[in-house]
Amino acid sequence: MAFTLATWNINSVRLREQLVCKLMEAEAPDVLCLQECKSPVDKIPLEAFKALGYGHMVARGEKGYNGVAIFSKLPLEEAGAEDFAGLGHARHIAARLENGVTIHNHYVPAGGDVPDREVNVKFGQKLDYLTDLRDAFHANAPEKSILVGDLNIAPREDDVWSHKQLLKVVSHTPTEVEHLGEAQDAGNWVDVTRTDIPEGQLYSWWSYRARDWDAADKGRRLDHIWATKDIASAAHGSRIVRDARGWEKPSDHAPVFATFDL
DNA sequence: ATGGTTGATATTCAA
Repeated sequence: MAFTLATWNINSVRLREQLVCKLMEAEAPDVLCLQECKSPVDKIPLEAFKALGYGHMVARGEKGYNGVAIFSKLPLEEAGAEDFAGLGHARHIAARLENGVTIHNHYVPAGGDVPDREVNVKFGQKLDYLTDLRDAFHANAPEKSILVGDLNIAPREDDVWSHKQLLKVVSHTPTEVEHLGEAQDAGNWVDVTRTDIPEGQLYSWWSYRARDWDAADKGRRLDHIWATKDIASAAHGSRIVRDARGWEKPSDHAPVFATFDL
């Protein structure tokens, strides 16, 4: 059984309902994981997605902030939602497909502006989220699992437009990269996107503040697809649908795709 | 060094 999975920070699922539909129609992933839905679960616009064949949903939401959802053409059952770092935010939801694969959808805290937990509580919360993830993987080794989401960290030098200029910018600091790496190692996770596309600059986010995001191309790869080692070799066809960043009233993130032959 | 934009909600905060 092969299935295609996508992850997209949608930055308001209610405002961008039509863009979600456009991606569902144009690219037709079997499973679509969204972050920053910014909506209570009961206000997520389901009907249009159902009409396009996405009859299954699991989600966590809150009013105005955060929020994660998984829409699927394939049957899935909820497999838990955890409150990493104890923030009381809707930042994680898990679902299990009928083939036994578990999908974890994360929205890691952005971390504020100053990369110092002594003066910026949000940065500390981001590091704590990743430490909690690491400890959870040490306590309970994941198997047959996929982890996706807006991890708000671009780990590699070629995941940002300028490694040197971003070393002190939240999302690319050595401290964050180290924390992310520890979580990745603790769960035996493979970076599917970079295994598929090992060379070259690769971005999934471009700031709204650029005059011309496409021409400036000052992007970062904040959105990730990981898989545990036991299924990682089944992954192929990774890609980032950059076009979506140029759609009318876009999210500042582009969706990331991978296909699994399982 | 600074400011730039967007969304939800409220006239500010978070990203």
